[in-house]
Amino acid sequence: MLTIGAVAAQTGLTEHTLRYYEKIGLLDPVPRGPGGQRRYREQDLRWLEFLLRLRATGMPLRDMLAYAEQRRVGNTAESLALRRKLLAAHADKVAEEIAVLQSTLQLLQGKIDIYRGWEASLPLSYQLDKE
Amino acid sequence: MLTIGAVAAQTGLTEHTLRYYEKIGLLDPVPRGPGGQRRYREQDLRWLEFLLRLRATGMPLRDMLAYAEQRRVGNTAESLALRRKLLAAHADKVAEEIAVLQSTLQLLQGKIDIYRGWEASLPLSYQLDKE
DNA sequence: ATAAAAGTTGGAGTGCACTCCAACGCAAGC
DNA sequence: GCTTGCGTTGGAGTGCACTCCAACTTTTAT
Repeated sequence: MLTIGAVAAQTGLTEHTLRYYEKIGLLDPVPRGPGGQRRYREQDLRWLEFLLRLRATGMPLRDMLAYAEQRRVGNTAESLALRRKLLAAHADKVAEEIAVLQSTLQLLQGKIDIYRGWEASLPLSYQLDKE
Repeated sequence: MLTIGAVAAQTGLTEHTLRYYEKIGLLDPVPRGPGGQRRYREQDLRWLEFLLRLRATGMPLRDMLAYAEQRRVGNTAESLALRRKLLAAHADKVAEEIAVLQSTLQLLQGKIDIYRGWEASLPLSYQLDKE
């Protein structure tokens, strides 16, 4: 049973953000101890860590919210199919994004090498073509 | 010599954004035709396309601006070294981001397969563990 | 018992990257 | 030569995802 501070430390989120995620419905209401303070369970932490991976791969909160809402619906055939589709759509976007990053990484490495060349041979001869 | 509309169509940016990029200094002031309308040159387009690849890989405008400002400085040894470092730092981030995306893509594919399994065998048996 | 640290709420504020608006000026096609 | 639409400016507004504030309560450490 973790306090909000402990969860913040473990996940790298701020306490503000944890409360915010709960407020908007990304997290189910976290159980409270005496005095009304949040006590996070293992399962809350696991769910949060999954959300963070969605976030790290660029999924907007809006989409995470749609997934969270389906989780609350329960395991009906429709809900399971919908959740699978949400994840599959995101997986496609991630794959596409990987391709974009890889091609640009190559471009960058090419440019970096050109800079290295310019810096090695004196740059005087290149005043004209400033790419 | 392209009009702002033509450049917008080619790059996918809006005309608003093109003016905005010029206003903040990402683009050098674009030459104007009679009447003050922008006429983009080939070099403006090439620079813009490079910026778009930086943007597509998550570089903030602030950093693109730093690079653009160094380009204006000219090809001094210091400026070339600085620009190379800016690109190298970004390349590192991109490589890191690719790693994150790839590991999460695997996770997603695993989860998608689990959903497929649930949907195939009737989901009744899984009411307890709603991951 | 008390002081310091950690937690609570609703609501306002922030930074980024656009995005749109009003009011107007030029340009290309018929 | 007139209309239709493309272009101009400064400045205000938007959506996202936090982030902070004020005023307060609860918990923990000494």
